[in-house]
Amino acid sequence: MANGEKPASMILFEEMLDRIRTGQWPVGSRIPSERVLMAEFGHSRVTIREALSMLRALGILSISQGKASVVQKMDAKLLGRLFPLMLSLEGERTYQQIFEVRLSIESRTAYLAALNRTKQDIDELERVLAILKSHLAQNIEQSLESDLRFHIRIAKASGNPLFPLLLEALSGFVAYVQFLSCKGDQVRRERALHFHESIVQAIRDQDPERARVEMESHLRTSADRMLKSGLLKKNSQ
Amino acid sequence: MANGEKPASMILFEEMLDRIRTGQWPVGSRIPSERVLMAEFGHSRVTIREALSMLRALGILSISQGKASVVQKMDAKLLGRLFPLMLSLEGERTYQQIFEVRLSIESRTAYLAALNRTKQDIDELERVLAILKSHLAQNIEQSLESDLRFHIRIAKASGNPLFPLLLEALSGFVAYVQFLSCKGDQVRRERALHFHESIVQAIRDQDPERARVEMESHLRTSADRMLKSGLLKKNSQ
DNA sequence: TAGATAAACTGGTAATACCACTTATCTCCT
DNA sequence: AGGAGATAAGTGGTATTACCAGTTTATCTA
Repeated sequence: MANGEKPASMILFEEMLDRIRTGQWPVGSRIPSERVLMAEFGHSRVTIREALSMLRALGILSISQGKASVVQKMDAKLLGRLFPLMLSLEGERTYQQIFEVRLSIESRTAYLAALNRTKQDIDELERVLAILKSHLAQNIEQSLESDLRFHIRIAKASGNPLFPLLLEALSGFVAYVQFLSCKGDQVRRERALHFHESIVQAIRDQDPERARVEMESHLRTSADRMLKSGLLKKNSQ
Repeated sequence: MANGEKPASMILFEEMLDRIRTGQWPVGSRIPSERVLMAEFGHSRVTIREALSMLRALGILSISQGKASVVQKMDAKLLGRLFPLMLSLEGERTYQQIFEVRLSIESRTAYLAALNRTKQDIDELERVLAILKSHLAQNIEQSLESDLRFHIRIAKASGNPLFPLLLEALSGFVAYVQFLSCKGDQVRRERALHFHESIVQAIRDQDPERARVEMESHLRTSADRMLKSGLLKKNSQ
């Protein structure tokens, strides 16, 4: 016989999650202390703490000793952490696989961005582009981070919040590979910058088809470099 | 001053996760009892249980009273549960958003499936198609489930395991919407079936471009029906 | 009034006991 | 000897108590 009874800690977990969802516990606010929750929910402290641990595992709750626990913004960074974590449990992902997904998504984000971009989007993209340029000769980590921000900013300009979310989730994989592709090679980074500028130009001109083509060229060029480097089969995580 | 010290429960959580990752605790196996883990890790039962609760929250561990806890396969179904859960915390998702993501992904899976499909893929697709046909006049839930399976099977045929994973993750959203789109309208389901057959045919013929076009037509047609139904703005979750 | 001190919070861990449920074992009856 | 039921052992679930370790707040002192 299946045991349908859910443990109290599970119920509390869902109930607390619901409080966060409904705004009863707003993002950024400090939730009541464990002693208070004990009385409120009518359960012992261990049960309360187990429920809180679950929320913590999902990154929804920030808990640290001495301080009150605060509700975290459920942004894409969390997804970016959990996504690779989960995928790592069923086989390794290759760069080829990541690339294909990025291509399918980003060719679309570029297209939609050109269609839906606002003046504010353009300004933002220019800004990120400037940062990208300034980081060209600097350290690699910053340069890669800026590059990722650039692509995510385009996804944001698409008007569909799911796209930047997905990209951020995938970024848990791409980081290392991007690092390899740009490592110590300033010429490559300059070439990538040129592509970035072309993409922004197409988005500014509201030319979806050109934006798509430029984005695909950019990604394909990066992928080809990986191939030549013989690092294609390298696992990304 | 930031408190860099991680609580023991957190450390144990990561350590247990690592044991699962490395295969020390294989998927499907039963992990030691809490009393044993107490001795092994040298911590009290509450600490052990808090770590276990975190694994449970992620769906990695199946825990039920009386029975030993077993390591769960970290498949896409879990992602499908967690994904919408997380997204639900930052604004609602509309059908339009889901549709755009599906279009970007599935136009690519159809294309790749036509390129990389094996004979076994074709057989499987035929089988799913037959099931789909047999469910045409039957209850809606089964029909929708089969439809989802069909699309995921195509993604699988692409050869890139990330695609079916993403689709399954998105399915947490589409279910309700698909339900609406097909609800009580057998004519629509028959038309969808026709599209499905065309897609399979293109994949069988190894005609990537045609497969892509057919898939896009299929999805766009479904989306248009949603528009006409006035349900476009309806939240999917 | 400013700084140091102390009290009152917060979460983290441990130990113990008991309950609820499942599984394995044993015993007894046929 | 074999099967069915009772029994015992093992599992997770919860509660209680106590104390530790940080943080914040209030208080007192210089």
